[in-house]
Amino acid sequence: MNKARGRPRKFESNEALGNALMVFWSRGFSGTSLDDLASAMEMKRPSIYNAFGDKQSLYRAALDAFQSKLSGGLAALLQEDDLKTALRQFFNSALDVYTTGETPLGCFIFCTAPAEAIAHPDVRADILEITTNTDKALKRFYDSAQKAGQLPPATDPMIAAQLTQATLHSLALRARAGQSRTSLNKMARGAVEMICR
Amino acid sequence: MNKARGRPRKFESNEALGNALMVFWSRGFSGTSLDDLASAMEMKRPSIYNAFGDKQSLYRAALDAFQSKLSGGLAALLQEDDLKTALRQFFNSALDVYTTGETPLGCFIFCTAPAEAIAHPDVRADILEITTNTDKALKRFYDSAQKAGQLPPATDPMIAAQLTQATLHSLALRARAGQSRTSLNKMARGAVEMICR
DNA sequence: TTAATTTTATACTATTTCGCATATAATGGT
DNA sequence: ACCATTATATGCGAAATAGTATAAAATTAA
Repeated sequence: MNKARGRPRKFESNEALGNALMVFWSRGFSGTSLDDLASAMEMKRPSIYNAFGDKQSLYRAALDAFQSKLSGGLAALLQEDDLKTALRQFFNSALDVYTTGETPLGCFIFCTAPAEAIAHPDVRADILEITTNTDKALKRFYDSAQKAGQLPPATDPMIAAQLTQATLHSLALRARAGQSRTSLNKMARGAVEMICR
Repeated sequence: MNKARGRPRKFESNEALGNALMVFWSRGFSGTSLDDLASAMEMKRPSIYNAFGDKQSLYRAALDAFQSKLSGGLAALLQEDDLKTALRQFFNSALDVYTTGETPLGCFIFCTAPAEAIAHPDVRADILEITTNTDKALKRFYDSAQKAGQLPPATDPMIAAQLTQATLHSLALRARAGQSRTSLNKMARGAVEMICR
């Protein structure tokens, strides 16, 4: 691979995308202007277009980056051997993300993307894909837990997976609405008991 | 009460609010312009300001109207005597709302308001209040079901209530993402079994 | 008929918005 | 030194946006 030709970039791509993500996370897609983005990313608008395309493709790139960050945690979940411990850690690490900062922002994807889903079918498809993949990954997790005798045979692994993600959705919304971390912790632990019993 | 003075209104207030609600439901708060609203409500912008105040207060009035419509269904839920039947009806009537139209819009409140919650603290407070009230109403419902022997004594009614609303949140998001009504029905029925066992 | 009241309609303004056209700067290759 | 390449910076422009000022219309009260 040759060294890059032309004038070198002033910005680091992941860092700029991360800054864009923060603004979108707080204000949503329609609530964020390109000037907001430009100042947060420390880039001029034409540079943004050159590097990331238009506003919508930048937003979708941010969705993807956020999802990648979270699915790492889901992979870690598959390692832990005790079912309840694994689930508690899973919710806890999600809540760490959802409640950071002085004003908790909840989940970037499920708190900001649905509002755009009707006007932007691509975004709608993104949400559907993420939701479906998460269901599938959680189902595989419950399948193996059931084989290991940690989940009652009567429990439907797909329902358990969907209810687990439902809890995640609700924690995301509740965090953004301003519910306290302690009350969210309590709900998460209660959900684990309900699902695994 | 005297007859109204001055020039009579051309619009019916609830109908105009309902039309505004539909536009907000589809495009969200920031994604909706006053021109969008004016054409949907068949009113000129100054009339909208005169009747409903600015864009944000109109949006919050729409949130309130939607919530009122739904909490009627929740009250009906408290009537039915069989627990599982009541819950199935509850989710089913929610899904009727979430999946109407050629493109299902999910829940107006939980799919559009969270995106605005950070920039508009009043909206954030609205979401928090609605969520808290729903938790409380559902808890009262489970309390009495438990007294009637329909819910195991080991089950925490508050956790059951939160998980019920979590299911509702997830159904709302999934409907807007485009999941089929049949898959949503299946998830709802599975959730009922998990919560009530 | 006139005055008071309330709504509607037109038009205006100041600002924001997205996206791009053009020019300039900084690097590598030859 | 010069060219090709890629990025940045300035600034344009057409459209959309929120909100309002002002005038006209429709009604009731007197």
